[in-house]
Amino acid sequence: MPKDQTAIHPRKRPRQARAAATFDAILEAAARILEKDGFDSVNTNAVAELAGVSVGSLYQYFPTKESILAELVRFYRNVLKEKVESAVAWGMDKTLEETIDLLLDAAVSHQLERPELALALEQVESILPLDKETLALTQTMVDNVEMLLSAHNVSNPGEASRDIVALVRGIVDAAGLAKEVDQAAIHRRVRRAVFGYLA
Amino acid sequence: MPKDQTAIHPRKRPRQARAAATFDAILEAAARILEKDGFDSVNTNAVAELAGVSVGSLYQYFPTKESILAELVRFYRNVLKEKVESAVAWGMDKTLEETIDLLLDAAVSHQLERPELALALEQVESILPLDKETLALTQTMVDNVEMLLSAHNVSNPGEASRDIVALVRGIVDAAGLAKEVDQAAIHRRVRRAVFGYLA
Amino acid sequence: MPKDQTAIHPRKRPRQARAAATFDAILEAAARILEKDGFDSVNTNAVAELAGVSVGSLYQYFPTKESILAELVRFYRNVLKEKVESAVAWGMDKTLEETIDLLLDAAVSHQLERPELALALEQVESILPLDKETLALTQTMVDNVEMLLSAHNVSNPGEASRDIVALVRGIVDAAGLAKEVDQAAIHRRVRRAVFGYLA
Amino acid sequence: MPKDQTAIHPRKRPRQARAAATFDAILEAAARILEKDGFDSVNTNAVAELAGVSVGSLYQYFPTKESILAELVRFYRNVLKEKVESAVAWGMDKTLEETIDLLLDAAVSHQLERPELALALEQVESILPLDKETLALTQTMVDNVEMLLSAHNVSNPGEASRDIVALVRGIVDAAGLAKEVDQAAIHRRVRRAVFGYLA
DNA sequence: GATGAATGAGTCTTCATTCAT
DNA sequence: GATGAATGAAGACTCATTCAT
Repeated sequence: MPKDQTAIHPRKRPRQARAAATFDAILEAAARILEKDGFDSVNTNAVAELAGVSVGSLYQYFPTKESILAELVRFYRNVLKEKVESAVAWGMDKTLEETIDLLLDAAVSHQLERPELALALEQVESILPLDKETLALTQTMVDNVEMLLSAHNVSNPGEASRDIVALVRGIVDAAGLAKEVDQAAIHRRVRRAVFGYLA
Repeated sequence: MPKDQTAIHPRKRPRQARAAATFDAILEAAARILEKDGFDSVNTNAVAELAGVSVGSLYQYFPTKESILAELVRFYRNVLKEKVESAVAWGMDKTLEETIDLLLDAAVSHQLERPELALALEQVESILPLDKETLALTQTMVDNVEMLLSAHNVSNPGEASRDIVALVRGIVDAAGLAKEVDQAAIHRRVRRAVFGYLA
Repeated sequence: MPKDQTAIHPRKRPRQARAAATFDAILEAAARILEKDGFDSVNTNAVAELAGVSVGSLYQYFPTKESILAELVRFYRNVLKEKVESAVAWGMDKTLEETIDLLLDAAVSHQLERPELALALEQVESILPLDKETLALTQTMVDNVEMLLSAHNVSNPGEASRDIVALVRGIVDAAGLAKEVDQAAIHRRVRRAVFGYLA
Repeated sequence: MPKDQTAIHPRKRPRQARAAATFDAILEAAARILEKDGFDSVNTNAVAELAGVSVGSLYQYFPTKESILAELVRFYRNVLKEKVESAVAWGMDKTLEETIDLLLDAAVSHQLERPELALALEQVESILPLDKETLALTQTMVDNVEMLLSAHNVSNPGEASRDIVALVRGIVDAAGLAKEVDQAAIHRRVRRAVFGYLA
């Protein structure tokens, strides 16, 4: 439910090694607090302390609390985006089934790596006033699936891609929430839903 | 991401008409703020003002801020739970297809009635330290679906019911988020996913 | 050097006696700190403490630190404005000399009552982004002098009134700064400057 | 409203050309920020950046933020002081009127050169804990005027010089504040006030 | 019971100053 | 000497909750 224009971008990208370490430490600290205690517990003092830096340093890199969380969203979305893009690129001359399996691997492993964090970041996305670029990362994934479906002559690929992304997310989120860890099992079930939908 | 033991229940259920009106006004005010401005904007002073009562009165009914939101979750969960239960009861001697259509009607119309609120309440559920009873409401829905699937000899009904509830939620949430309003269209797509899964 | 749009008005005017006492206590505390330690020492915690109220209470009445100081400016400007207006009104059928003496009495006694405060408030005026109404209070005084000069056929009353107000302020400020306390002496010297200018 | 004993002097006067350039760049940067955004916006990081040096270098020359502003005050005061002194020296064998005109030229042009800066520096003077030497610069000007008045047998030259300096400042400040730029016009009006006073 | 004034712990953020490289 | 990353004390402001009237 974005509303106003809080600064949402890092103040500066680190150039030197030391600075990069500080930058990363801050992001990782925020991620840890987010997955352990939830959105409301992410406060700049706690993040700085866990990162082992002073608040002052935190504010050298991030102009607002929100910008830290937004950067975290960007970072994790980007990781997934790249997996999805390379899967779709790789799959251009493969069967639809093979490519979808690769995509589902990406989605499931991405969610299961740090399930609490993945869940919490979805919350953050809906709370923060994210900018176009960041929201575009999410859209990119839908777009890639649409490209894939089109290439394989699936009818109404726009609607189908949106629904598939949504249902996969639904099942994978629920699995993460239920603290399931068996990726193969989850994969099998998501697979059933996706291919059922497409059948 | 529940953490500590904040009071999560109303201080007392209203007995008299006037008290009930106040109680409801507070819940509705919280709902309005939640759907309009999001979780972070729900604060007791704002809720009391919008409800047209003093903070003092608000605290007569609700011991903590969390108890207001928790009660809101309970209320909306309950509405859905009752629709689901009656659908399943009614469907005991109908075809699986007919009953599932009824369930999906319930789910879709529930979400689309106040889509912003439905979405926000899901956030609240994941932020608040809800108690067993409240969480049980969610479980009840899964249980009902499982009963239904069992009654129709679907294999592995436990897993299937969880997945179906999850994928329906995934698609319906995404539709709400995308501000779609055509319930019939959404129903058709969710239907495709569910029956595809079951096929 | 006003720049942006900080809130500059009280959140609410007190209605009850207790509230009025709090409101006044806050203004007086701000005034005391201002005259004793200067603009930079006026901070909301210090003001609240000296006023004997909590920061929370302070913020019930004043939305920003600036709004406290702005209200203080308004209050003191208003006092002077009223003295000036009544002097000019009273003087409509008197000689110019008599009326100017009355005005100078007002100006000198106003400045000498709390000289440090008067000086500090002039600083505040130049630092704060005051609104039109507040700035109009200052203008009112020039306007009144202009009316007076016009009524007595002084040539170029607009320029003269501005210059007279400015030179009076210059001398009276300097006297306050030099911790002079003999109002009669100051009056005599300001008188000499004003009548010299008009001669 | 001086309070404590912050270091108020440069760490060292620059001896080499490059150091002098840095020193001046810092002062000029502070002046620019002061006149553009006001006292509260003068912070050491901003000054260093605008001056094109690192904070570290800034602190090589100035031990505290205050010392920068104090030096700025000293610098501009000194410029005026020298004009005043040479005017008075030159005027020793001229008429009072001629000399005063020269003094007023100095005062008016000094103020109108960078009016925002002149005004801001007056604020700084009243905020900063300036030391005796610096305050003495102001006194020097009064003293010079007193010498002049004495030399021309004006009665009570001490009081008169203080009043004249004060009323000139009052009118000239007001003109600067009103963004007037016609130096001749201002000169004419100040002249009227001064000679009126002396008449 | 109802009111709303009062409380103060908790957060965000800035900026003068230091110091390792 | 110069650099700029790091520090942390200080200050503005919010909001859940209490309690005198």
